[in-house]
Amino acid sequence: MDTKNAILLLASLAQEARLEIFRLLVQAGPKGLAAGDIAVKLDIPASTLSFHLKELSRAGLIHSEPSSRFIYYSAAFDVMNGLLAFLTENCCQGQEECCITAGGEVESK
Amino acid sequence: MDTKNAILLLASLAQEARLEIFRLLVQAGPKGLAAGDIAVKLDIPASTLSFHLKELSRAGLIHSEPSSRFIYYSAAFDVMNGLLAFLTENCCQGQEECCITAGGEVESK
DNA sequence: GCTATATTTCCATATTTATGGAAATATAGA
DNA sequence: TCTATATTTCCATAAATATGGAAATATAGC
Repeated sequence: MDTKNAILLLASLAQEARLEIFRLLVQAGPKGLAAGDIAVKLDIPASTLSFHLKELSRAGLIHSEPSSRFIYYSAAFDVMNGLLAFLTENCCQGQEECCITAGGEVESK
Repeated sequence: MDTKNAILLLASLAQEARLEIFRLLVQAGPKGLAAGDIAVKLDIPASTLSFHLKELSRAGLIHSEPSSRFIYYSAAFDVMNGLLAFLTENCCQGQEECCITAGGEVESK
């Protein structure tokens, strides 16, 4: 992961429709969802959805897998992990506990 | 953290100068760096740097603290943690280990 | 080959954003 | 107050991007 690639990923996620699509796919797990299911769940017109799916694919944040007449899209978990690692790299030079920890649970409300 | 706020943060980071500034501040730790130091380290013209620092501040990703004639900027670690938690929220519905884990270390080479 | 369904391409418009020099502003110290 | 240094504001230009309807394309099943 380098700066250029990280920017591509961040820019892809910095858009309402795409962020919602990606989060939906993260929650859907490895099997992913068909394009049409995403369109229904998020109420996005087909052409607009297609545009955003292509953007996410171009960035490498999602994978697509044809199956019958459907195309299943799924989150690229490894790529996302790479981005998070890049963003938190060498945080505080490893000397403090203030740090960014993406495994962060929010339990105390 | 909601979608709108996450987009604001992601869009702020999705720009070369700003991503480099933010990563520099993450690595600098809580004390941060003066604007001039950032300008020198990243070789960014003062007016351009000022614009990007304002964008990062507007998003809430960095804090500023005047001290003498300098203004120290530091990363908002808590805000960043919130963003990472939002992006990984309910990953795979909590049922799988494929998941996104931002604490990811890269030790094998 | 025909039909229905799924997805993508085309297109024009509207909006947002990055850049850096010059000038303005602010603060410290003497 | 005067000077030097630090940072911000102003400004015009250039570039990238989101939108969704209509049409095109692809695939399955008969």
